[in-house]
Amino acid sequence: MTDASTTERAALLPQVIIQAFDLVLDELYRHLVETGHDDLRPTHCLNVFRFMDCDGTRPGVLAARAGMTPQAMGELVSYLERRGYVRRVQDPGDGRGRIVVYAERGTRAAEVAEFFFADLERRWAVVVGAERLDEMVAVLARVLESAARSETESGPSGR
Amino acid sequence: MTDASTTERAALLPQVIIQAFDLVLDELYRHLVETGHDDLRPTHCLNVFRFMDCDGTRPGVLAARAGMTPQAMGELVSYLERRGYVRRVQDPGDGRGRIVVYAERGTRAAEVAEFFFADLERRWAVVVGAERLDEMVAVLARVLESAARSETESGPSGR
DNA sequence: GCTACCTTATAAGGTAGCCTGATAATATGA
DNA sequence: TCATATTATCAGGCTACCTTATAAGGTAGC
Repeated sequence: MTDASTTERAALLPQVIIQAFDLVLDELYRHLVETGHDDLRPTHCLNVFRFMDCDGTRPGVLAARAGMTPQAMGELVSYLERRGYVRRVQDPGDGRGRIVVYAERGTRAAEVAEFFFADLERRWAVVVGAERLDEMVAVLARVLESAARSETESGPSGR
Repeated sequence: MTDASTTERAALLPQVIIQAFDLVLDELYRHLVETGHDDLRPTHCLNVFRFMDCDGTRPGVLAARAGMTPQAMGELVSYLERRGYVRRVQDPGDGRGRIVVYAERGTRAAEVAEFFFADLERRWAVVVGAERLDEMVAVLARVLESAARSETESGPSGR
């Protein structure tokens, strides 16, 4: 879309976001592999763990949050369950439902991710300063919040 | 990895980056579909167009930049060529090689993307101000530059 | 002009990660 | 009891990659 050779100009907004996304996910994935979670693939972090609440989440809710079908989410959850990352337990509130909760390996992987994220923030703060980094996150968050609001107002439009 | 219900705390760095990435790509895709480029899928933007130079790029170079095999890139390029987005022409410098250049639909799609990106920046600037937005992009770019440098120093480690 | 190498194209076969559609089991609530 | 909601499972399909192997053409050194 944009010219890859345009290095003189100031950085382009979409480019830096895509690159930052790639960087964060590549590094996270590397850390997970190094800590014995090589059977975890990007989709498990992006579409399952990212949307799980501490106290467990319904498969259907996970599917909706990730924007995929319950069947597809069911496959991911089954994969993670077989490998000890999550468990499916009865939903105490509604017997029809189950909730997906963290199992042992899942908890450990989440800890690895948290440590990595904290370290990433520390390293980035060294480069640009903690204040400018916080400001950057705040700006992005503000923009996202605004985008989310305008989307719910003008109709969610599925996804 | 992190708790989806943690909305009280300040936004988390990885979360906002992932969300921004999703937002930008979803909206870009929507615009492309709306302008008659519904046969264009995210991978074509992320892995082909993003890495194409204005004056054309070798398939092998594209594959290396996108971090995939020449065969996989060849498939994507063939797909785009069949649909009039790119053309393969002789490399004037080296007869063994060909270069992938924009064809008519590709040029039009690139224009759509550029308009969309410009509009996105305008809309975001309304929310947080042009200055804070520029500052955010600069901070992200600075961090990425630093990460890229430290990676080439300590060994590219493939990919 | 021969040869070793580079670049690209093509084909076969495999896997992951989604999709749609259909069916069954179970639990809820009217 | 019966309609509905939730989940699980199976079948079949598609995209987007992968690996491996082969073929074809151009380049450059000798």
